[in-house]
Amino acid sequence: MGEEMQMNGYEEGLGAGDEDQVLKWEAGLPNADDLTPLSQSLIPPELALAFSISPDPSRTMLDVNLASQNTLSNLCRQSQPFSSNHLKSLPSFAEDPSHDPLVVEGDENEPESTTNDGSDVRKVRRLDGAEVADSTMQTENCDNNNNDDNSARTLKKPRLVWTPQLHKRFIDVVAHLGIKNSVPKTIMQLMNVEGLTRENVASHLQKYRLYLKRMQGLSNEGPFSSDHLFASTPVLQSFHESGNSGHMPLPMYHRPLLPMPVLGIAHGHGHMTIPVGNPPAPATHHGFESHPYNISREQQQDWSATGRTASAAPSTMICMEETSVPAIQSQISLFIFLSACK
DNA sequence: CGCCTAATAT
DNA sequence: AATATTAGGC
Repeated sequence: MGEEMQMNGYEEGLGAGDEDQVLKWEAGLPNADDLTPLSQSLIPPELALAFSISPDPSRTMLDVNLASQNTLSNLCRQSQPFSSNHLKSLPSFAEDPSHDPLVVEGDENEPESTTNDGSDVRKVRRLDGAEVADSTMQTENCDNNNNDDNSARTLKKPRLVWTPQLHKRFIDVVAHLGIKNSVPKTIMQLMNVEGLTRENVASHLQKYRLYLKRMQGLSNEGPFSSDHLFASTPVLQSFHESGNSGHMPLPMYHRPLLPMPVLGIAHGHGHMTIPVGNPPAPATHHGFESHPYNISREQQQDWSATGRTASAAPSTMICMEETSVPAIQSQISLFIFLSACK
């Protein structure tokens, strides 16, 4: 190890040797199966919010992914300056002028993040440009990368890409809140993703609702109700009789299994979109562990050990304790969905 | 006002 | 199709 790290002559030009290196490199990469399980979530959103746990610049695999992505798709231009990840913790506006305008200028969502003491609720979010820019604006960038460097201040933020990870987080939060209590602002806060704006969430939520609606329609009129499993959960009713005002604040949607596409993490056309946003901040506690976006499978397994000494119980159970039932359902739904996708 | 949602635009 | 932006209504 270490030998490959020093591929320097690289910029000299592309040669046969490079190809080999690339292949080798690729071989060493985890395959889709390994990458997929990038889940985290569970519990923390609420706690995080409650405790004002703020996001911190933790990043790891994400950057790796990002970097690899850049490497791969970067044939037509220089790589993104994702080195700027560090500054994410500042609300400021001009940390990184290069592609920062997105800062939160247009985002006044949190005017009151305020200045109380100046050190807590930094919902401060901003997307990393790089994250989104890459997969979404790629084409454009390639074509004309000349107009953006000078008009930096008027730059528009790149479109948010709802990566499977992001979507999962979204789903988890919605599950916690219950579809009924899920409104953009709240979701956004619980998701706790830097750079995510209320508008982003609102838009996605709208889409998600449409999706649910479709689902609902289908499940009702479909040949036969195939998912009693979920239907039997305490969830359904809330959906059905919305009249039940103010009772269990934990309503929830019932199985979102169909293709709200975003979940198609799997391998598709070797396209691999894992740009993920900036992970929220977890803040690992003793008994609890919040998982940032970037946890790998190993880490995931870890938690059962970490979260508590009970080793056998399903992670879900452990985390849930009494935190929220919906969370489990969310997990299950996701699982089912993923299975179904195959 | 701020936020939410539906409609519309890109 | 996926997101963003706008328009209206609380």
